Amino acid sequence: MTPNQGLRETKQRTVILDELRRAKSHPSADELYRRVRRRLPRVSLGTVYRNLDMLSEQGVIIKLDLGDTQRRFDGDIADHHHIRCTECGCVDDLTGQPPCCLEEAFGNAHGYKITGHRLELTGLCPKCRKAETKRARPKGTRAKYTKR
Amino acid sequence: MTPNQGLRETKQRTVILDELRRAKSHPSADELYRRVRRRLPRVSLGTVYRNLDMLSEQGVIIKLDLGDTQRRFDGDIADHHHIRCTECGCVDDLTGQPPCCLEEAFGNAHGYKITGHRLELTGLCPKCRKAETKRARPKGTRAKYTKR
DNA sequence: TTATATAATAGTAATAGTTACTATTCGTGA
DNA sequence: TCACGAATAGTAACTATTACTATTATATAA
Repeated sequence: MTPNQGLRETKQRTVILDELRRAKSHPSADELYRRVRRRLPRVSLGTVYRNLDMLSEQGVIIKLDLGDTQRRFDGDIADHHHIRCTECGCVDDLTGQPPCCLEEAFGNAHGYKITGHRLELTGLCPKCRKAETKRARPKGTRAKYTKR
Repeated sequence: MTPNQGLRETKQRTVILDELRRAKSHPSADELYRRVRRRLPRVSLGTVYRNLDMLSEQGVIIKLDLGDTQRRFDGDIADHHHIRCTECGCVDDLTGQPPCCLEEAFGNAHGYKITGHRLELTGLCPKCRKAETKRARPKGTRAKYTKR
């Protein structure tokens, strides 16, 4: 049997991990695929997906399930949270102190054994904030499908 | 022009909203589709999706983007959070007090205009907790792809 | 070093969830 | 009741992801 849980060191895996770690944008698999392809033109998208899966399984990277249609990945596994722009979808790290003891705050909720948490803020990024000129929905017209 | 932002009151929309509100399970579109079909056998899945979109757009319901492959919906729009079982995927409400002022805690993060937040705990639900017998991964073998 | 076993790969096909399209139906205000 | 057009059923298309398969290449042992 091989060491590293049977994980071999391949050029593809090395480059994928390296590109993810140097990316600041919490890239999706496809974005990362395009970056990796600049260094390994014959790499396959499936390889990127498979390695991202394996690496996050090992705890070497983090799979982000933010509200977007496509999943994102983070090479930084230090405990931190994210803020996502609802307009353009970009994601940034939140560097401020994480709200203390989130998990404990809810106690032993409903008999669950709590193993983790995910906190995400949403908002408008600086760029989209400037472009914010439209938007001003009419209120008070929710007669039939009310908020109960 | 019609009131309610041009929204008409159809049997389909009424039943969809009603079934969502009486469901406790934060159903996916497909689960809700099956429930609705018991009352409206000829309803279309597309109709369910379209109405869930429109209703969440109006703020009448909430679209949940939890980490699963499929999106879930919540008929309860009161401010609350969720806990999801990493084993079976079920979702429950967290009834405890929400951690105070999450959004303020991060200040004006990176020039973002904060508009909302999402907090989700993950864990093992009571059922899966009992069935928890396996699982005990080997540690200390992360030589090549380290956590940095 | 060379041989061997098998993990990983490239390329492609398949899947799942969701969205888009279109002719038809039906709710609404006049 | 009428006419307009929003909403629907049914279906096709789309997108992100996963699965499949023959081939390649990495790590261990001879």
